[in-house]
Amino acid sequence: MKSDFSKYKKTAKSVRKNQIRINNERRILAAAVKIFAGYGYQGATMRKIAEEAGLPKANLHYYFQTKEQLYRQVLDGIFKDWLAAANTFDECEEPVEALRGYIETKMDLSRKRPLESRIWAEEILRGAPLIQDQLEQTLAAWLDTRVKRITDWINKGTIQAMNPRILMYMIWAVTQHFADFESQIRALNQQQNLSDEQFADVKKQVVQTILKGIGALD
Amino acid sequence: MKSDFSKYKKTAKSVRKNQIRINNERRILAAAVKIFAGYGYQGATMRKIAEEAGLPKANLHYYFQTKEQLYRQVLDGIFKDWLAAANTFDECEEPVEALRGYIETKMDLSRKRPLESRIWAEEILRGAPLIQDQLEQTLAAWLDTRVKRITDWINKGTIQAMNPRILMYMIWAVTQHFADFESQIRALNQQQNLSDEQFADVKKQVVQTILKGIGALD
DNA sequence: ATTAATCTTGACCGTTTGGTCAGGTTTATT
DNA sequence: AATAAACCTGACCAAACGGTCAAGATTAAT
Repeated sequence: MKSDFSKYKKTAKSVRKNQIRINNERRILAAAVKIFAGYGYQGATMRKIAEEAGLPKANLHYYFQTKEQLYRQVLDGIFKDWLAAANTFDECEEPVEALRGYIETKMDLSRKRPLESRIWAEEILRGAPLIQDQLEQTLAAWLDTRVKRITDWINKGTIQAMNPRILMYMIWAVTQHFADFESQIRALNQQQNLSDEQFADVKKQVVQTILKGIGALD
Repeated sequence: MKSDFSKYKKTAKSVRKNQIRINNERRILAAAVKIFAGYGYQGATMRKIAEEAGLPKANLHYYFQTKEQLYRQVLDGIFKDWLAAANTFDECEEPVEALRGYIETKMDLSRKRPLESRIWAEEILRGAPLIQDQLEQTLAAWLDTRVKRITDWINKGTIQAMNPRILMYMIWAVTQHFADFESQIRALNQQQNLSDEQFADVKKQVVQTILKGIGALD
């Protein structure tokens, strides 16, 4: 009984973590995002992350046992954000507004947090060694329900017949491209990143092209 | 006089390289493509490449002084292939056939050589540290002339008004996606890579969506 | 047949890597 | 005030890294 009590206390404590722990974990994770995005998993070193965070290297290992565990937590955070943004897909009933909202939200997320987008891209480029399970389960399930919605639209005749999966792949490809290939686009844009106005144009044209391309417009 | 003569001989010899050199360089480059694609620049090690090539590590440094030089030659080869494929853009006069040919050629190249596509993607993801010059010069010039062709089509009314640059970005995004994000697509396709039939469908739908999206069809 | 050039390679080197740990400091609990 | 728990960190370690080199083997040129 006594041991049960103390167990609950411990659990309660670890749920509401100490402020020190919260602060430092946040700090380290923010630094890790920067370094992993800039150098890739292998190119990132614990020393660089420690410098970026302004902490001694040994301190990182106090909060995150290994480099891989730190990386995993970074990936988990990215996946959560991605899923949250993905739910805008369901906010509207009609295909035009649902797809427009989804495309714009995804592009805004990529633009606002390009580092996270690049970490995700690199992980998949390397064969998704750490997130395969999440892809095969959570992401696959998410995709399945959206495929059904698109199929409904097709059956109702709101949009033309097509493979809904391929449509989603195309949307993902385009929406992430402007974050992931930022340096290529910059090189082709007079060495300037896309301005807010330019990015707004991109968003507009991407939405227009895809919606028209699937026969949802005109 | 005599020294001049020997100099010319040396030059001639280095132009038509020895067969041993040709073979080994090819072997090492092929191994390097595999390892760089699988692990990234930092994650790839000279030892892994040497094992893949079946040669002692010191031998790699005989043909390529440093890891970076080996990597540069890999990138050069990829860029050349990319440019060669890109020229299919000019083979047809009318937008429908020119764009269809270009999109299909690019997708076929990405499917046939996904490793190269991924190396390129990773280099750009990391900020294009080694190929920035090529992007800003060769690629920017290539894009400029194609933008002009598309602008002509727009002025003739063959396709609707739009920003040609954004169209090209979209095409690049989609055509590379299926090679670069192969592991994600596999996870969403019952853990199977796209079959030839599935890939043919993808190609067809991508072409259809983009062409229709810019008002070149229907 | 001899010489010169090219190729091959095991052993080695200084540096950097992820990770450990003992011992001290600070914070929380009683 | 005392004890315990959590936090901090300089110094250290084995392993792996890119790269070097001398000395021998092979090939090409004379």
